[in-house]
Amino acid sequence: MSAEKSGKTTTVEAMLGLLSGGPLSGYEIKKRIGESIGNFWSESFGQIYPTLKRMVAEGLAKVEDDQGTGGRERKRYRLTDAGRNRLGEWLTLPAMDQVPRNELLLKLFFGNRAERDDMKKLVETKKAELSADLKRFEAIEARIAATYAGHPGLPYWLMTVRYGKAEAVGLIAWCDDCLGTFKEML
Amino acid sequence: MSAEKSGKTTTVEAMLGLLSGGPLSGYEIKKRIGESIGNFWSESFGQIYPTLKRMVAEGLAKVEDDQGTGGRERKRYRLTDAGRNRLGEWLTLPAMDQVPRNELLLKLFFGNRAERDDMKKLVETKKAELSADLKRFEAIEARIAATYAGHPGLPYWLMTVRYGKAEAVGLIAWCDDCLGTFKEML
DNA sequence: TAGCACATGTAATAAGTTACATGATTTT
DNA sequence: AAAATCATGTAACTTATTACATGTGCTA
Repeated sequence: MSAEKSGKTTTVEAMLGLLSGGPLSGYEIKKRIGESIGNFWSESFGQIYPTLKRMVAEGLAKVEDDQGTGGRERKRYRLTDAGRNRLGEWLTLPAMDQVPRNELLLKLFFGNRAERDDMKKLVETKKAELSADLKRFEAIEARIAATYAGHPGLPYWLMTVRYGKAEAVGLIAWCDDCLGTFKEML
Repeated sequence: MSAEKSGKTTTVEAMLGLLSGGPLSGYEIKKRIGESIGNFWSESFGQIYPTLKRMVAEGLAKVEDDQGTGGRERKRYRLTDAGRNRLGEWLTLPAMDQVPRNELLLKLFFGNRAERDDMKKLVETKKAELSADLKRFEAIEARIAATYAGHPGLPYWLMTVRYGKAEAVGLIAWCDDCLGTFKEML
């Protein structure tokens, strides 16, 4: 009924999702992101605090004043029913992915303007990063599978981790393919 | 020598790369992007025209006044030596990739707040998109391999296309894995 | 003559990061 | 006593998209 001026700010939805597990403060949201969705999502304090304020104004969350570990200031935000509904609606909407800018591919596309070995190094560096990522994802997978056995969220959390794994595996193969091409370019 | 206030604006570098193949107008740059790096890079007119102006101010390019197909206005920009050098330097610098926001994974991460079938549909849609992408990339690969046989840029252009293919293949496998998980979740 | 492709640019808006400003509490 | 962590928030800046404003020339 209220005039919605909302654009397509997924920041709200990300925070809605995080708050759906129980009330959190802005500071906790930031930390929680790093521990959970940090591999494919990020928010800065400059976004979090104003967004929290907006969410309260729109009736999606309410503040729960609360003292932290000591007498420290701490405002916890709890989802309202409106907030929970909004999350539910958003979840069923198709996910849109924008064309992400890929700087490595941009450089590679202009590769013939540079030294072959410099371009090769770019790919080698990428491969090393991907290998490290893969290892990290495998560790996360094993850890959460053990820690959250039986939890209804686990299958979904595993899917997100395995996405990272699948992407890394695919791109490591691509790196090897490129490295083969560089060998032929001698 | 001049005071460089430049941040990390890869927009300039993308345009430097495009101009390295010969002078282009702003309009042509936009079109060219769609025909070449459009699958992993994009620029809007709102970026292109002001950036072109900045590049001239920084001595990276110069204007070549020119009438277009008819008496239409058209300014073509040609790289200067400084521009070519700047491109060369940038190409050897390591590519940094930011954590891209992945809306599909964000939804999936909160999947247990929604209906299993809605989440399944999200993955099915993604798989369909990836399959279409894969087909498209294969067509591009075949086309450029035939069209630019022997061209020194070809190995690099193929690398960028094959990146898309490798990613799609990896993620299609991931989709199938997810679909298997959904079956088990019944 | 209407519509589309060509062509350039600006203004408004959106979305986000980084740096700044402030202060309490806990740990070393 | 210093440093790290907890905690909230704002201001300045950056980057990019979309809509607007304007006009030419070709084609159906």
